[in-house]
Amino acid sequence: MTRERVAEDEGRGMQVVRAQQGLRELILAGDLPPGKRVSEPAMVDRLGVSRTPVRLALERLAQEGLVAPGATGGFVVRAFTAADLADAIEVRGTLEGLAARLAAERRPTASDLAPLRDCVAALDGVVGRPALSEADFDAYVQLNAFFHEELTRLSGSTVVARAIEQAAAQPFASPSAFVQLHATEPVGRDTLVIAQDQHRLLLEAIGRGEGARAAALAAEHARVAQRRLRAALDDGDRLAGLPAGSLLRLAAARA
Amino acid sequence: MTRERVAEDEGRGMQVVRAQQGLRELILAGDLPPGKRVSEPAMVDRLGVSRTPVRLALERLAQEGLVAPGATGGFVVRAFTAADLADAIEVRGTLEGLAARLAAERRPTASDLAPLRDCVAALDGVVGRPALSEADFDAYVQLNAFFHEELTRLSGSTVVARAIEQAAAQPFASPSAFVQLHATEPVGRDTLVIAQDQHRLLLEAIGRGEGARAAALAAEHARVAQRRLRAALDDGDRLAGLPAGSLLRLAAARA
DNA sequence: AAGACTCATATTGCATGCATCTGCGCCTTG
DNA sequence: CAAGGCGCAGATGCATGCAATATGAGTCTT
Repeated sequence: MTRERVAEDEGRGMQVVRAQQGLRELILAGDLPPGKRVSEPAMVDRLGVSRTPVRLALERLAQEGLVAPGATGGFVVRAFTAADLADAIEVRGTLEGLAARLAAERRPTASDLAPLRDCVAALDGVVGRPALSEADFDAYVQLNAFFHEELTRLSGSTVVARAIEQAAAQPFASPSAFVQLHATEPVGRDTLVIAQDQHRLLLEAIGRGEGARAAALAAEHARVAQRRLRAALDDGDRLAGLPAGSLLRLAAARA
Repeated sequence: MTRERVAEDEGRGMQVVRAQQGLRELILAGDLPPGKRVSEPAMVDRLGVSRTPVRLALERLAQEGLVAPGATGGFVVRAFTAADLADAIEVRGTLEGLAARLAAERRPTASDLAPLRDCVAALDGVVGRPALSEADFDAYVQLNAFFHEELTRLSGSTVVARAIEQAAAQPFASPSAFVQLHATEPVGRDTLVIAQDQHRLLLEAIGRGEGARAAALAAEHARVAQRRLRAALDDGDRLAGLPAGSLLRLAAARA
């Protein structure tokens, strides 16, 4: 049936991955509004894969939190309140705090910290410029992602890494979820300057074995994202710029 | 084929749930040793359900962490080091610390705290006895589970609740994973006395709005499980008493 | 006119068929 | 006798068939 493959596809779980990515895009783009049941046959038509991969992808997206099993069967697109987003960020920050503490307590050597040091230096190069282009913001996102990966790695625990990965997979909870917002606002550079200062302090605290300080810094670092979320909610128009703004069930902002 | 159902089964995802529970039992009982590929046809024979639910159950168990996707496809039973178990407990403790802090910061009213107060009182009734029967330990496990559920609920965040749920689903990371061990050792009651004292202090801290103290207490409370884990590892025989002792890849105890 | 019931349709969950690929054993050969 | 290649059995991933059930429209009743 679906044999009209233009290019040769490779890998085992290719259909499932394709379905998963396609569904994610459809949901985040708002094509499937929150609360709506995700019809499997409709997705078969849309995505060009059969029901089996679609179902498997839905199962994974449910684990990810984008959809939830419906009462009568199937899956429905989940809605998120502002409090949900804030909590997801707080969870990530808390777990990154744990990772930072563990990293500090392991007393890493200078060479252990080399990748992180290089990353911070590279970030300095980006943030240090007086005015940031869009390419600069992209570079920041890349380096920022690497910083957080490396922080996770330094914890020395795959279990903690898994937990952080799952927390960061929640919508809007990724370390770079709001960076793109900075690019469109005047004080965007200042936010990056603050965040970068935290990167540096975090590196310092880990290098000195200051576990509690590292944990506090990592948690506070995540709250930069909290602030950006708040700002975006106060200025509702900005939400349109986010990939998944339509998933937000507004009017439920928590104090 | 598999139509020889003795009793009528009900519910939609019944076959998947059955496969999931059956697989979990097989793995935790050591019937499927770590590193072994889980053959789907073999599970079809063992569990009496077709490959579709088996595959879905494997997907869920992979999310749970009991199995991992193999390099060439399929799933393999995961092995756990002592460090993995300790880290999983630490992750749960950290997240419960977050929940406790959020609960305290919400300044719950006395009636909000009523279920937790009642639970602590009931636990007093169990732990207060001079000698504990096996039924007492069972009662403790029940009440302890309720305490942790209620703590999670008091955080007021479904997102945090989800994160804790996932953390506690890791093997050995559940709040009651090691309680049964206490029953078989002389100082078992003392451990429960200590844990119960922490329950009481946690309730007090939350009631007073002392967020940081509540977080620290919850984290330290989880470390009771860490201690029991260490003790069990030092006395290897005790591992046989655990449901999933065979999953442990020993000789990898971290300092 | 509003609400409840009924029936046709669509969808879900499970089972199974099919092509491809991995892994293993056997045979051949140097 | 050892090493390498070949072939086969089994397993995986995807597609699809089938029965049970929810959904929604249309109709009938009050």
